[in-house]
Amino acid sequence: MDEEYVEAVLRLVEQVPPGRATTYGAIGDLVGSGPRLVGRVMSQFGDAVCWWRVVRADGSTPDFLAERAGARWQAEGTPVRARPGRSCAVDLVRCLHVPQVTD
DNA sequence: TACTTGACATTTT
DNA sequence: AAAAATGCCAAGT
Repeated sequence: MDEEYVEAVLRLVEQVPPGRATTYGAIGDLVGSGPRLVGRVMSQFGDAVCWWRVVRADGSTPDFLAERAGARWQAEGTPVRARPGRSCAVDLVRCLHVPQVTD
C-alpha cells in the first residue's frame, strides 16, 4: 500500500472545514487517481478522519453511514437536502469544498 | 494467474 | 428519470 497516497488523501479530508464537504471524485482527481482508490482508503483509514465530510458525487454517503453521516451533518451544520424515499445528502452546491494541493 | 468485489464516476440505453 | 454499461485501481478469493 502506498502510505504516501493514503496520507495525501487523509490530509485533504482533514483540510475540509466543518459545515462543508468534498467528493471522492475531487480528492481522486487531486491526488491523481481514480475515485475508487479514495473509497478504498476511506474504508481502511476513514475512521481516522472526518469521513462524513467526504461524500459521493451526488452528495450522499453509502447507506451504511447514511444515519451517522446525517447526524454529523446536522451537528456540524452542514446543509443537507432531504432525498424523498432515501437518505439525506449534503447540498454540494452550497457546501462543496475542494482542498488545496499546496504540498 | 483469473475472477470478483469495493465508502465511485461518467456515459449511453 | 432510472437502469445498465464502461472505466478505473487495488485487494481478496
